[in-house]
Amino acid sequence: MKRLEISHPASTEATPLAKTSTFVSASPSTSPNVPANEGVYRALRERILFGGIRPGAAVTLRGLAEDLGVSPMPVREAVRRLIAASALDLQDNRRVLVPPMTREKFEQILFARRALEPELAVRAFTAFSAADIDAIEAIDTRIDKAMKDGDVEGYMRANYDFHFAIYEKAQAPTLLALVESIWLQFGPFMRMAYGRIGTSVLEDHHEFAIAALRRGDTAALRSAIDADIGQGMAYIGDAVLVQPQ
Amino acid sequence: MKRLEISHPASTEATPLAKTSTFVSASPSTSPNVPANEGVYRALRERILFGGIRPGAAVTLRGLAEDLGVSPMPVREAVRRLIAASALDLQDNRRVLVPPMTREKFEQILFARRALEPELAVRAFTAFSAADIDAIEAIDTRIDKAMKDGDVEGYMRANYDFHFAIYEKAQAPTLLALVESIWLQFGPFMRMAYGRIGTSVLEDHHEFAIAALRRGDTAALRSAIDADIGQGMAYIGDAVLVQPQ
DNA sequence: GTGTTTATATTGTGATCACAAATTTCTCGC
DNA sequence: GCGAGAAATTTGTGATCACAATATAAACAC
Repeated sequence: MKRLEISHPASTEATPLAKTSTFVSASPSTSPNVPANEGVYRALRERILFGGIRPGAAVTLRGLAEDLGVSPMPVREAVRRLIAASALDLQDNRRVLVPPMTREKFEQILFARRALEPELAVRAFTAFSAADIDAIEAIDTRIDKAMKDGDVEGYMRANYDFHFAIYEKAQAPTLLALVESIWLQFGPFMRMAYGRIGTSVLEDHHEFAIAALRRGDTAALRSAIDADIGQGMAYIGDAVLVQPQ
Repeated sequence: MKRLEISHPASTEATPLAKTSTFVSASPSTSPNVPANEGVYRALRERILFGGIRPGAAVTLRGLAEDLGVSPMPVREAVRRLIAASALDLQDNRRVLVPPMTREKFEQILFARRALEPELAVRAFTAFSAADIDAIEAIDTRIDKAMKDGDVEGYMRANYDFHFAIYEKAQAPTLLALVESIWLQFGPFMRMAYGRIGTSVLEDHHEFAIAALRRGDTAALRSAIDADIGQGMAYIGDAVLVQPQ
């Protein structure tokens, strides 16, 4: 019956998810023609990206299968994909869990993000119409609202949407896949950083990015995204890497 | 009986593999304790990286299973992993194949390599002992020998070993995983570039890199790796992207 | 109580069967 | 000969069973 097990020392505090969670529990099938493993993959991916699975939490195939209302088979394939993307980790014990964050891993993620994401934003630049920029700004409004309402999951979703709405415009699926893999690796730790983000937002780099888009200033766009990454990751680092570990 | 099928227009020329190939066909089990899917993964990964599977070639689960002497089950998991790494592509037809190279993908790979690999080399820098550098130089000798002997597969293996012997010293598994995913995507196309590489080696950037390692010149190491990537990818680009496609 | 050993339950892995979709092959009409 | 259509084959996907390894629970000794 028990399917989530806490083994990570830093995640013992109560962080109830069922309260306001919008994660689908039954029938991950979005379309009739999409295979079950794909539906499971998307559901699992959402949980990882938006705080549905806590770091250190063990994931079992049968548990997830029962939880999602499918047989263990498609779960196996979905979990395999996420393991390959370093979103999940298969230990020697054969246990599957969300890998903990380390100082080294954190630093590598930060470097990779700064190496790839500003470039994606700049590449997307010419593809933006005025309406596209309005849509981006609407997403940014969602972020502010979620932050004001204390909606952690809503904040994470909107923040993801903001970045990837820009990146997807770059029409660079190969680079985008790398970035998505990276997001899956720090996604579970964003929740921990939310508290600090809400309290002190010194500079809204998202607005700087939107302004740069409107102005047509690629250099400013690049540095706005870079600064946003630096700030966001700093929050995560402060929240997660408090102990030398 | 037929398990390899050519559908890529640029790969219709005969490139026999069975002649001098060292790919294991039976019993991919390296150790008794390693799961079968892991053995299949490594075998398949080797084939992709070192020219064992031609671009556009369709891969079938049952065919590979028979080929490797295992049941289709572990093949499914191994193929899933490679699909997740963008090394293989699962089409809408449910066909699994080595995705073709496009001009856009090629350019993204080049950018990602230059963004990540020189950094890995620099990070590895301090970890090198004199003996380590000698080992790197020995690998470079293997490259020269393979090139002189016309040993395509040997060249590819040695070239891979050269780069990753350096990168692994960086102790940055998160970045290394990204780079490995990238290599899996252009690996199948290296074979096509071999001919040009053999004919005109203007500058040996590997030797520059080794010299930089000995000298302790990080900037020179970074630019040597960067130049090697640029040169190697240029060969691949010239060989693969001849037609506008 | 506490540490150690035994027994039970749970887990990932692999094999086999069934099925629908797609491909290939064969057949027939012209 | 040569396409068009039907039959047969092959494909990935999913479900179910079996098994060894691990982890959890229980029992026991002291």
